[in-house]
Amino acid sequence: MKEQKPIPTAAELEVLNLLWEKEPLTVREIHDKLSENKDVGYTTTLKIMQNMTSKGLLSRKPNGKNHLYFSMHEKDETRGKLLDKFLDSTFAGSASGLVMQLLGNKNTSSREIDEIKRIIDEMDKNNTR
Amino acid sequence: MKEQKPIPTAAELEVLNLLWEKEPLTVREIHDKLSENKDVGYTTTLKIMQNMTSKGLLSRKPNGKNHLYFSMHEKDETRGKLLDKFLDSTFAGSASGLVMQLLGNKNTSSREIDEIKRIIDEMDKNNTR
DNA sequence: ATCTTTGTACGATATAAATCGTAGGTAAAA
DNA sequence: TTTTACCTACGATTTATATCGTACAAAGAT
Repeated sequence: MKEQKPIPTAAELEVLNLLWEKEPLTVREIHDKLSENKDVGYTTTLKIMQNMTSKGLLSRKPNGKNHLYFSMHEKDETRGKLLDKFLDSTFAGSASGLVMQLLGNKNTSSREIDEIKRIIDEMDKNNTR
Repeated sequence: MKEQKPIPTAAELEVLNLLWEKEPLTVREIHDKLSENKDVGYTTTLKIMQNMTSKGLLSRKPNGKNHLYFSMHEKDETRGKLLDKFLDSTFAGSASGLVMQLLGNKNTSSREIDEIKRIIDEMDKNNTR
């Protein structure tokens, strides 16, 4: 076997993000949300979700005439995997390099930067070392 | 126009990473480095670099019988763009969410975490506020 | 009862990336 | 000078993803 849990593609991640927010959802519900941001056909969304189901990314259960879909992956686990991969390919595995880029990035607001500092302070307090 | 500067794909990024380290390089040199990590044909590497050249990701100049290739994209700019995209798709744009994940990630060494803290401290000092 | 709406299934096509085979050329080695 | 090695160019194929048309079934409206 190549990979136990498949890493979701970009389109699949959009679906997962919605399910992580509120679960379960129908294809229709997912499709309507996706349609707010981009122009896509209903059957496209359906197909993606069907594929995700056969890959094991989603599960579903019949619900009257439609299906309710559930995510089969933890948000944090999936994000962690994606982050690892991104870190390797883009920052040669250097977490500090990534953070430096993030802090220097004009798109990162000072509010976000403060938040990052707060998180790190918290960690320090808890770590008592 | 859709995009001024195209965002490199995964395979293209591998090439760029090598060029950012040492520039210029020939196809042969890039290919040999890539071959250390994965099994790939020479013409595959060649083709990717030719494509990158026509997209404007690389430039090259004749060098006897071969070519010397140069990156046409700044490392930081490219990484920044990739980071933005990744942040949006995977962390809903939340930089602090990403950092939290990074700090909680078992693959991030405590050495890296210390380094991240150091970077943030430095920023604080310089910001004098 | 039949028309309309809403859903699933499935195949076909489109698009993009990555892969490599083959041809042809030039230079260096034998 | 012939052969071998190494290079580029280019087309074809493969693989993965994304997209949608069409067919068909069931529920609800008329």
